[in-house]
Amino acid sequence: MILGVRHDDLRKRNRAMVIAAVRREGQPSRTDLVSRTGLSHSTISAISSDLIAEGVLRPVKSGENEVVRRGRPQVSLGLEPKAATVLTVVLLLNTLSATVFDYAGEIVAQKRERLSTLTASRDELVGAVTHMIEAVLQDAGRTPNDVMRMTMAVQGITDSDARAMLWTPITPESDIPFADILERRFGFPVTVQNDCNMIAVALRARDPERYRDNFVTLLLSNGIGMGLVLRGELFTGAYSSGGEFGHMIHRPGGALCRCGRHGCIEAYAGNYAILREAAGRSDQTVADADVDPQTMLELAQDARAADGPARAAFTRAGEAIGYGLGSLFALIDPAPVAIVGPGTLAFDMMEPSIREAIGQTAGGQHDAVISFDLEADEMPLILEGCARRALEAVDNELFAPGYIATMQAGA
Amino acid sequence: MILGVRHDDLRKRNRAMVIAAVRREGQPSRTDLVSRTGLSHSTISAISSDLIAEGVLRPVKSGENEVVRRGRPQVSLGLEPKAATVLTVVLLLNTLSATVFDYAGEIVAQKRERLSTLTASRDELVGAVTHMIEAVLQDAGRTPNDVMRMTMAVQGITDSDARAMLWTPITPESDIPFADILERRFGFPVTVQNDCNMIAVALRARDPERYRDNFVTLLLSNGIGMGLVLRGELFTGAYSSGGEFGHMIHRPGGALCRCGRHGCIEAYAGNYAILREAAGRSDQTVADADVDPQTMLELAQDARAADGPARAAFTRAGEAIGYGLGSLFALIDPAPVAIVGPGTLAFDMMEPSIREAIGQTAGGQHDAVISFDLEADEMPLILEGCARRALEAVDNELFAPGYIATMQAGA
DNA sequence: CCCTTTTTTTTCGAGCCTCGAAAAAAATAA
DNA sequence: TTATTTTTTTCGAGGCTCGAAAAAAAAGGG
Repeated sequence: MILGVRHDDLRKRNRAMVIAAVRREGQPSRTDLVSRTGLSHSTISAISSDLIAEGVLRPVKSGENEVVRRGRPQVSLGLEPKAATVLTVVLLLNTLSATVFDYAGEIVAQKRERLSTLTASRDELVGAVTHMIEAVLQDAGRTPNDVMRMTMAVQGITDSDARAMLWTPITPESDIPFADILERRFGFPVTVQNDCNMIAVALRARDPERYRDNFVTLLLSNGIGMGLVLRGELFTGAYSSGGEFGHMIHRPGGALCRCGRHGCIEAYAGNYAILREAAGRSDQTVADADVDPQTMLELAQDARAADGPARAAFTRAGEAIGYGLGSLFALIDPAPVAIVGPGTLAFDMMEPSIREAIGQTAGGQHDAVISFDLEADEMPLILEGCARRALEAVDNELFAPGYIATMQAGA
Repeated sequence: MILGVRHDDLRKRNRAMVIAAVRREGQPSRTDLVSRTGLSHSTISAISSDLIAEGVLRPVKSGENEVVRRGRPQVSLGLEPKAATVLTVVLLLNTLSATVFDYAGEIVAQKRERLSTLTASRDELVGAVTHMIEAVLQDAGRTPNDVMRMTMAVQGITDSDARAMLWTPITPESDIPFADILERRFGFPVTVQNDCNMIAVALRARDPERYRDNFVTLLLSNGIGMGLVLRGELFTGAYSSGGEFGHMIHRPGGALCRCGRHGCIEAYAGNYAILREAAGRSDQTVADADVDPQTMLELAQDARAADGPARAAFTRAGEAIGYGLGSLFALIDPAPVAIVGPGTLAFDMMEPSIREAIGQTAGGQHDAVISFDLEADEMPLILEGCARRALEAVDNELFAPGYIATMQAGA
């Protein structure tokens, strides 16, 4: 059904727009909002006084870098921290963390713990998450009733409705419906998101100049994750979180991948694959479930020092990534790439062969657009992306019900 | 800038919605429109009487399959044919055609001619298009002033703004800015679109049940073209028409492609590649610019008859397509595939190895969703897609100015 | 043949929403 | 203290959609 636009949708959309602008801009004045949204002074005035009355926004004291000018001074509007509480949980290999944020996006409380995800049972995983949520809420002095939304990021594949973790390299368990489980347990709405997608959300928020309409984030670790933003929207598949870059085929029938198939990009460029190759093991050897970062650092040192098996392994990895990006760019046209995660520490050993390989593909055409930004620590990005995602969902669902903004797939 | 919604946008959007519903449904009554759009009777009544007064819609006599019921009979609304005239031009290898459509989408006049595109100069190509437009307009009894929009489909890559043909296999010429040239010459707005994208638009219109949110169209011919619809929107790249499936890399450093690079899918699955392989030529041989359909039919016969080089060539082609689809599905999740063009005639020789290859990839998971529909003749689909695209642009720009509907990238 | 029933379509007043213009507010400059 | 400048609010006008009621146009029934 092609839905018509009702009259009251108008207010909802414009309210959502105002809230979104305040979240993006920081502390804009009403006048800033007028130029930002194109709405009239009257409308902005009406909407913002409503939002202040409802406790969503609040007038804030002008900052220090205020230019002293003639005329009535602008009153900046900020998000009211007390308006809502959101929760994020990040579940990665051997690491679990939970963070409570206020509505303005400031951290209220945070907890982090080591957890042997590879050996933990299904119930232990769920139990650990549940306990951590209870603990961090207690630290924050909040109850589950205060939480308006939770976003959970996991390594691996999630479903397109953001309800479950379908498959993950961090445990042999699969199809864990975290959203259902946690919603039943705590009562607040939960979404489950892919970690790389959250990185993309965070990068877009951090540097909108650079990461706006089209860009790629690659998470180089034991596996290869991807987050993809196309036309300003986070890309997800029809059934899953999508964007399984690491499992595009680099060489049909080639090296054995962790997923059991052969020739995936990951089977050449994942940490386990680089290690396997550098150590002279057959590329049909079963993958290590985890590779110590220290080992990878030493491997990178070896590669930098001399032209031996380590350097060859990184070159081969770069080749796989490069051809993969080339094929991706053949589909979507070249775009900026952000490289995130431990793999950045050895990226200098891969970049030449990556560029070489891209040059061999149709994606090598708009060479100038292809650039690589490095960010070693993925954790802060994942956290930021989760928080943003949760807060934007609250913005829309709660304070502008009925209107669904962009970047909200599976929210 | 995040644009707020102005008050008058409301009417524009709802007008656009009504027009779109009429175009999609055929001849809906006002009551149908109410349930289709979710708007109230009053609003539909107001909008449709406006549109009738403006000569965009018209009440039509009820069709034969009208159920005789008690009560005031429904009055069907149809598009007023005289409301606008649009023009489509399709430029393929050695073929040029132009068609005039009325606003209701009926063909008013059509012309088609053989043209040696491979040997024609740039000026000759442009001249041929110009002459054909003049001729078909004369046949239709229209002048350029009557034409509200023209959509041109070309084989090859177009720019993302749909203004120019960037590269094409049908002539050595490249970067021909058809939109600028023709707009200057005739005065009506022109867009230049990729042929496979128009096929996707047409399939979506023809069978919305099957081709709705996510699907792939593959045009198998001398080259391999792709049209991709994701989340209900035609996918295009950031700089070009995108979706260069044929130039994803199947085997790094492999067979020589028409594009000069090595290992592209096309270099295994294009007609020239199949012929080259079947004939026992090296896969580093330069490609034929054109392969006679008859030759391909004979090759397919050979392949069906015995397990020789012809069968091996088709198997190899299917493998390339299969692994390519597998990689694509790793990114976007599996989706229905429509196979269009001459390649369908030998598709039975490729399907087994396509399925076999997909099964080796991450895309092979949701096996059930992957289905292949065949449509040998691409020409009617391209034409239908072009017409639809042009008409929808008229719908929106002219009768609901300011509101840009979906499926309108680069319109 | 006329009146009732049923269904579709139009009309009409109410309630919102945005807009532009004018007024009010709050500061600096002289 | 008064004029000037800039921001913000107020207020009336115009539009849009909605629901309810009225009008229109057919079939059914006695």
